Amino acid sequence: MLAALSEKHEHKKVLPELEDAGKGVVMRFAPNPSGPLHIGHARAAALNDAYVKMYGGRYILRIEDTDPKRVDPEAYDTVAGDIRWLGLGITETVYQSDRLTLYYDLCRQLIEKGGAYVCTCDNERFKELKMARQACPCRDQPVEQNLALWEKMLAHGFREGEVTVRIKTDLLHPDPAMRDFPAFRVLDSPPHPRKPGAFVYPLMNFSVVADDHLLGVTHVIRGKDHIANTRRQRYIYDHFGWKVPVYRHYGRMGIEGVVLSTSQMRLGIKEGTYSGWDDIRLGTLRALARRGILPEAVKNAMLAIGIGETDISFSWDNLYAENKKIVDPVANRYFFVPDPMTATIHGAHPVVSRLLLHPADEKRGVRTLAFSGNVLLPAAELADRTRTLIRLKDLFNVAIEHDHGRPHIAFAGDSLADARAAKAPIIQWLPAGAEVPCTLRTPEGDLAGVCEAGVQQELSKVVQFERVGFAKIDAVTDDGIIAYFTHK
RNA sequence: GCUGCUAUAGUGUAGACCGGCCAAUCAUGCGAGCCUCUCACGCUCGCGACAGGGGUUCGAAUCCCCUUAGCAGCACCA
Repeated sequence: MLAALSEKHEHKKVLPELEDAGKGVVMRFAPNPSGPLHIGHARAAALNDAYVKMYGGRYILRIEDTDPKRVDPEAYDTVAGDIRWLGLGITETVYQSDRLTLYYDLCRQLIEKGGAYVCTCDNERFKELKMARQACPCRDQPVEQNLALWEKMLAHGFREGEVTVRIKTDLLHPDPAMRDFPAFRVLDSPPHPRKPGAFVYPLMNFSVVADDHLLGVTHVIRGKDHIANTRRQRYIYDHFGWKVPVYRHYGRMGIEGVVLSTSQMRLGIKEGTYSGWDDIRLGTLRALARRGILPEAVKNAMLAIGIGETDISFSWDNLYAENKKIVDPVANRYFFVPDPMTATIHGAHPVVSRLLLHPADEKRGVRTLAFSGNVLLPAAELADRTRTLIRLKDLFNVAIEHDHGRPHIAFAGDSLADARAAKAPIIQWLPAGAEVPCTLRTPEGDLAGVCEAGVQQELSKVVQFERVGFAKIDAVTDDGIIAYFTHK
């Protein structure tokens, strides 16, 4: 019986098996340090993480910083922080910028094998030849000449744009993107933040293959925008005679109503449209964190999506549901009164109300609200003139009469049963004078209100404002509390 | 345009490789009710899909073809 019950809650989505994973796997998460991680990154990170946990093995964090133009020096720390927050089972970290000489050595080997050549053609000229499926003059240079040119390249004998190392592929390949794609280039500026002296850089397809092989990566899960790269990379594997990892390419994930492009976010922050990388209108992990979304929820949501090749649209509802499962049992409950109006309750005696911090766990204790005549109520609750009876939660019932504009509110008994029988709404309230100003920030704008003083003890935690929704307490100051709306 | 991939309810997902057990799974969402001093949680019931058209077959969500739609790539980015 108990087993049957718990089974029902363990409908854990199981990821499909990977080939050749029986003896464990080596996988990697390979972000480019250009800005903070967002939901899109979380999918790759969570999927790879889950497979490593499933089969056992190593999980490599590889910082792909081989394009100094796309490296934001601050992002090294940002990315590290985001990964810490996500709680990935990273076993080792490598920086590609530390491995340049490794790539140089492999490049020389590849040239010696005749698998690559140093091309000094004009870019436009090469492109024309490529589209016409024709070899450029450099392609047939003898190995010795290629090696000499490569040495010259490493000795800074070429300026930016004058030279590129190309992988020999198939000039007749129907996809022009496959034909003799580039592997190394010279960049004179900007200087690399971590390796200021560097000027010969590998392109992604080369460094990725080199590292996947060198680090022993067995399985690669990445977005299908890399399908063409996988095909290109296969040429390099073939030239070296290396074993190709198992690849899985998941579909594109569209995300409603959120900016994910790093450059757009950066621009928006610079122009003041967004307050920072954790502006709640952005899809960064830090924005989610600020709103009270927990990393486990993000990971669970990503695993539920899985590795399907179909393009999908990410739904916030599904993420919120995952988050609520985690947050509901732990979040303390408090009253938040939006748009408060003061009301005098006629005919009521002072009384102290004790409310549970959590309805399912009495041991967590109570909060006390001392009523002594005046309360603060959500103005919206009094707007409906047909409403004659309301129960103030854990206090008593009140009768409302709308005489001339201002409602007249009077004590109407303690009986909860009466309130239920009359289908009276049970609403949140605060004793006048005991309130703390509280601004609830939502993606749609700020909601001004007041909340219990106890909320001041919940800094950086997620609480539930009863009948309003979950919120992360972002700041507690003398001026009041700032909370971010998480979800209902 | 060229090269390739994909198509199950509002959203996500299982089933597809090995056709029948699928009048199609689970979650989420929505609706109704129960429970409950929250519009939360929990429980019950309900709504809702095999993109379209051909073909193969006794039988197709599952295999084949076409159409349509979406996506990716076609960078000296990752």
